[in-house]
Amino acid sequence: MVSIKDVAKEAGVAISTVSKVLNNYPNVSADTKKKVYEVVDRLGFVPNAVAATLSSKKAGRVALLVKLNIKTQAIDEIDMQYISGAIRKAQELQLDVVTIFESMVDGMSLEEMTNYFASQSISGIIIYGLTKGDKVIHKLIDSGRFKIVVVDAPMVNENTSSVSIDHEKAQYEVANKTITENKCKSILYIAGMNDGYVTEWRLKGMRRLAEDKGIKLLVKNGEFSELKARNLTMKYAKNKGAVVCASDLMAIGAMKALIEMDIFRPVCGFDGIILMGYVGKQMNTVRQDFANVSASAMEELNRLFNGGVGQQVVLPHTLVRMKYEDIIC
Amino acid sequence: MVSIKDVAKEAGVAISTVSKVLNNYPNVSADTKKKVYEVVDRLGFVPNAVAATLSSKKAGRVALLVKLNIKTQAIDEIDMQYISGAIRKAQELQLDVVTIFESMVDGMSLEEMTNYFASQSISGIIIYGLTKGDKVIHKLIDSGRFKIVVVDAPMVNENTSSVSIDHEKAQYEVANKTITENKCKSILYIAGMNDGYVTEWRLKGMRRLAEDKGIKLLVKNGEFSELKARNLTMKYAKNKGAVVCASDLMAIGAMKALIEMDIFRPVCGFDGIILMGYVGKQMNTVRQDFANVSASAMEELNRLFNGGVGQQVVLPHTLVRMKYEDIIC
DNA sequence: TTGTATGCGTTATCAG
DNA sequence: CTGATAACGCATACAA
Repeated sequence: MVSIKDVAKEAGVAISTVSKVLNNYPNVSADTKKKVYEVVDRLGFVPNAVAATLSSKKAGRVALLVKLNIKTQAIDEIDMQYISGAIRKAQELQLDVVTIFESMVDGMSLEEMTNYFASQSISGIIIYGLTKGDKVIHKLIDSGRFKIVVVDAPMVNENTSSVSIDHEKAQYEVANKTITENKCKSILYIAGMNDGYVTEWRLKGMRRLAEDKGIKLLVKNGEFSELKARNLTMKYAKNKGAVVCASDLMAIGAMKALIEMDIFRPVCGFDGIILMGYVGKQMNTVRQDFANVSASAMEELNRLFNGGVGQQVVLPHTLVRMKYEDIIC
Repeated sequence: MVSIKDVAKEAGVAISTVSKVLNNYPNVSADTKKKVYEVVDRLGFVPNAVAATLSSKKAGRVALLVKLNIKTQAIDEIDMQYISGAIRKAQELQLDVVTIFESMVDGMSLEEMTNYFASQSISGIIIYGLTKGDKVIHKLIDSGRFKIVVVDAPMVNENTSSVSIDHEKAQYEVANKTITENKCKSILYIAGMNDGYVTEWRLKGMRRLAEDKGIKLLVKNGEFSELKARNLTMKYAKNKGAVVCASDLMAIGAMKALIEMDIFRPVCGFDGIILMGYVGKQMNTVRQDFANVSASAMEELNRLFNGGVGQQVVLPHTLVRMKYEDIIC
């Protein structure tokens, strides 16, 4: 392997000089800069990232903490986009990334988890899908030991930023569009998990809509389960004007139930997953660009690395109707 | 961070002794072993993986080379299972993993790619979905510079193993089951990409079936595209007894086309993706356990690391009918 | 069986 | 502006 030492020797300068050139240190003459770059090019030298993170005290390695939903595999689509969006941006920013599934750190104490991340030279973490029940992870955030960006959760402090779309507004809009188009007077709202932050925000949007428009709102907890949504629809949809779901998967479950019941009710979902296009009927939904959300999270983490202080980042969303013709290719 | 030095001091032994205990070296007294482990536990020490790979010359870091299909996002399901299966097993085997999307190394020369991997201290690579057109990657395999496991490709040499199900047999079986159940005399076979190894194997299975059963076989190239499969079905399915597709996605496209044409033909797919359950009609398909395939690949790579020589590993598959009731949850 | 010393490829701190 | 040199945390050949 061609190392920095080879480059130094070849260019006739010291190792430290090469390092300075490569890391854009201020005090290097244009002359030596050019000389070094020329050799770097010629030898095809690529700095060893492992050695760099070991040596450097400045941040670099990022962990993606993903909650892999083992049961509902259709949701993979979202995680995959999170991961690929983050990795792409990380490469652009020259950050090293490791993917960690939550099951790997499950049951660890705060200390164990801290050591686990530290042992991998991880200095920044992006957390996807945090729920209120994740006690240890909350402690990890509070500890301030790592720079952290949470996606779809409200934590913000010195070392922690939050990135997400405006769920409340999005839920309001998609439901409003749906009931307006269909002139509905009442809604069955199938919400997500109780301890999810997005659940709370989306529910708030629904309540605001109900108040604004003076319509009756029945809220049931579907736990993001397609089956639960199906059953709730069977039980409660009959005398409601529309079924609004807090996720696409639940919307699909609701839709299939309605078809079986042989009644029509407008249904809308949330997320804009591709799967929506396969179920045969069109639905309104909120489209989040997951890859972009994740890329923004990485950018935000990089900002924290560079001394920035935690903040809340709100990303745009769009309303769409998913249909088969749009997604086939 | 608690380091090996802290453990050594606390246990009253030398750093090297701690290292030996942790790495299961033979010549350590049971007494010091226990002493060290006790301290390790108490301090919650986790060895720094970065320092370890830098120091050690023996292999450790593994790259997952994933071809992310940007257009057909439903396929994410497969990649996600590949990734999670590999990462899980890697943790079990104490291997560090980095995920690399093919787009990141696209256009690199052999030398650049070698340097790229080397710069990350990568010594082993698992390659998913290699096609004949990936010239540089083929050279990388031939170079012998890295231990490599290819999933669904036939390369085997000193440092390279191959892992996959028996695609030929699987294709034979699923098609045979389908035509037997429906007493078909002719088949429209929609194959995959021309330069894919699996395409070749599956096609071979079909040809053998056609010969064995004396049925007419029309082969068309669907390029794993749902849309292509749809169009081919519209054009050629009418006077064929069945439509056999080399992927589930194409099977879905074919099925939707048939419904639009308002004719019935049995359709079968390949892969057993969850999406199959959502399209409304049941189909025969081959179920591969992608996570398991990937885990096996990781195991195989570990074997190569430990001095094993490359070999071909064939994993089992099953025939299934995917229906909505089975996948909803 | 245990400890010492050196190196892995960088970065960072000081002298010069 | 440039160059020695000491870390970073661990593995390992070698000495004791």
